[in-house]
Amino acid sequence: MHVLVRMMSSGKATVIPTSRTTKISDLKTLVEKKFDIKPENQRLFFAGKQLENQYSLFDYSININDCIQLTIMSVTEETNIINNSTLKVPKYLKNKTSIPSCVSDTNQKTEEDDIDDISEESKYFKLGDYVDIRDYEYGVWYMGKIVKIKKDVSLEIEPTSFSDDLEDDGLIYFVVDAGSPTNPPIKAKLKEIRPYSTDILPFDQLKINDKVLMNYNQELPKERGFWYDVLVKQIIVNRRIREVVGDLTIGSNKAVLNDCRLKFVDDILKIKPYKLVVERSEEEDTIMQTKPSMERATAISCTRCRDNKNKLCVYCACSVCGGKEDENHQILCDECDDSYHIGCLTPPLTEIPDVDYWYCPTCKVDDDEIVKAGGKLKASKKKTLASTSKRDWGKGMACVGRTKKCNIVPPNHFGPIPGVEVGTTWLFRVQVSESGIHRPPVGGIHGRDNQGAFSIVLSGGYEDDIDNGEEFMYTGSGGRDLSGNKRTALQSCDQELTRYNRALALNCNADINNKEGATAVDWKKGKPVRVVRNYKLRKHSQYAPEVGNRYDGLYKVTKYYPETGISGFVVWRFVLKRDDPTPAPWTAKGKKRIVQLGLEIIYPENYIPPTELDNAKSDVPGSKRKRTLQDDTDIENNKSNENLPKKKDEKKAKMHYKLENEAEALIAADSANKKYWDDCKELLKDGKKAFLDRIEETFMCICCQDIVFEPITLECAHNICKGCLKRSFRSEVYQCPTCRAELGKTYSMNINITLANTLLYFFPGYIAGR
DNA sequence: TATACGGCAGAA
DNA sequence: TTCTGCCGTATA
Repeated sequence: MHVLVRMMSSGKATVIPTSRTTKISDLKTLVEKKFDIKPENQRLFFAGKQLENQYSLFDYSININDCIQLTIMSVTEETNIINNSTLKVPKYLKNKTSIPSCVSDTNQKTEEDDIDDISEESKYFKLGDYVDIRDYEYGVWYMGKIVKIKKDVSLEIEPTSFSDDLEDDGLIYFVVDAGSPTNPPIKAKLKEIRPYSTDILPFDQLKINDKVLMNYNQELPKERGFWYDVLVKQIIVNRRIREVVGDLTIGSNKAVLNDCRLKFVDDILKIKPYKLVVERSEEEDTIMQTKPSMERATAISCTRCRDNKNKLCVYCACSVCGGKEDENHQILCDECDDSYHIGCLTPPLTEIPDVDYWYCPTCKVDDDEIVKAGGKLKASKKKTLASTSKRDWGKGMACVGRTKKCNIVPPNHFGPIPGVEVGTTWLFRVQVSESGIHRPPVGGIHGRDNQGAFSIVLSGGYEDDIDNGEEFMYTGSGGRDLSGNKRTALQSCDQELTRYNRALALNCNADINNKEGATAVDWKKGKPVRVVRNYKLRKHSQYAPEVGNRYDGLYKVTKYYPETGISGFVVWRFVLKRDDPTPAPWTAKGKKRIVQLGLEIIYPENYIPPTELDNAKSDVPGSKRKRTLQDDTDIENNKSNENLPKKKDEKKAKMHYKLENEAEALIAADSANKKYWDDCKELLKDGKKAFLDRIEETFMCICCQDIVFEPITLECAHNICKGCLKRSFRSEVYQCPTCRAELGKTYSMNINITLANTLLYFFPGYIAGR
């Protein structure tokens, strides 16, 4: 299995081979090899959760090709970590009290509390000085005020010398965040504080190799962010842009983010040098002791109210009343981070509840069980956690789920799948399932015992099967003891004409007979079965493909009957005969056709062949080639990777698809979604498949991740399933789940019938099972 | 819920 | 090299 890891700052993504049991800590080691970022400096996110070392990919339900977001954080050296538990996230990163972090340590007696304030021993700072303090985790500088200075008892050894020109003075500075002075102070060492920078360095005076303080947003480089130390490497000035390219120091351990493009060139601040207290002039002393009148602008935390304190805002303040007052009585949801006044909840709470995690009405699913996990994973019901197996499973394709679903036809569709050619070959069964040709990931017959069989796979599992290509004998399923979660076993009892066997029998143009079987009256009038041959059938048949699973076209059941098999137990035999206008893949005509169509074996997206995997793992000299960072698929830029087999589309000539009149009319009728449809139509030139793919993508419900069912087109132009919107309303959230536009309690949910009809036209299968 | 012709690692 | 047993997944 493989996942994608995407660096948030650059957007660069890379494929990383994993197994489902891969621990996050091991994943970080793999990420280190690709991105050259130390594991302790990595922060990985998936589905809004930060991934923690002790869990596995499986625990987070991370599946094949899922994209994990990576950001860089920095951690101080061991010697510099004073007391992890006392380090607080500064106000600009989290400005409200969440339950876990509200457990203040102010009551904790620490060793330092027994030591007297010895502020006079500091050479550079006094109590009450306003300083720049560097955030422990992010390397961001922000305004603080010194409230206490004590001797550092955690270091009995000689004061350490730092790489800077500054020596540690063996003191601990207690600094409060000037933005929220009531929070407990943060402990910092000398090198983590310095005089507060206010002096602007004009852009035209900036020189290469200057060390300055600049504003940068790691996640959104075009937006305003936070203040970092920058080493200027390049100054870009032309008619259109003024920009600085520089290296950002992003953590206390001096981790560097290279070559960032910094856009806020009017906000370049000089780094103020340290100055001995005894050398301070009176004026300088006043400046140090007075709160700077202007705070440096940092990232807007709310784009809705633009951080206007006087504006009610349900996005960044209380989600019910929008009020920003009374922060101490606001509570944050540990899933979605939305904020609520405890008094605004229904029913209201009188105090912050004493629980480890709290979930808002939207995220809370029922009283006994929180289904969505918060920052940390909750105890999972997944079997593996209870299982004692130490086996490394889930590396391959056997345990991955589908990433796509065929919506072109319903699951109980007889006959060909539009767009899938006879001779199409997929490497794995799960891909065959995704294509709609044969849906079960395991299992040879797909059918319903009251309708018939839609497809079968011949994969050599039953020794007495005979395959003559145009005609073959197929053995029914069952009669095997699969207890203990086995997938196959020897025949251990008689088969019966039930379930899938009965389904297949129904395809035969004859009355069903579960005693003696039956022979078709007119075999061509039977229901068609899609037939897939698997490479494992090669043991007994020359018609099997060399690798993977090949779609061979439609067959019909000519007769079926019970028989005592090699095992001595009764098995049901089915004789199937090909009835498909397309020539079979093994015939000369068929082969020619496959070449003409440019059909090549289809690999899963981003699939890394096992041989490549070995090379990547060992990087042995002499192995074909080493996988390096440069080799990796730059998914964002869609560069092709020479390691991967070429996709069939690349060879196949693109065919313009012309909309049928009916489709044209349906699309035109859905005026509410005109913009979306116009966008989809752009892809007509790339063929039907590209066009349909875009429609699926465009009209996917953000809640259930499927094509919108009973779609409601909201005023904000987003589409959502009626059922999904109702669910949201039941949780008392009356907003568009995509953009959070307020809908109001009394919103009338009108299904966009024209959209529903249009989608049904293109995807007749999409409502099946809804 | 029971059932299934997968694909893998580790044992034989 | 072949055999055994294991896991999640999709379906009825």
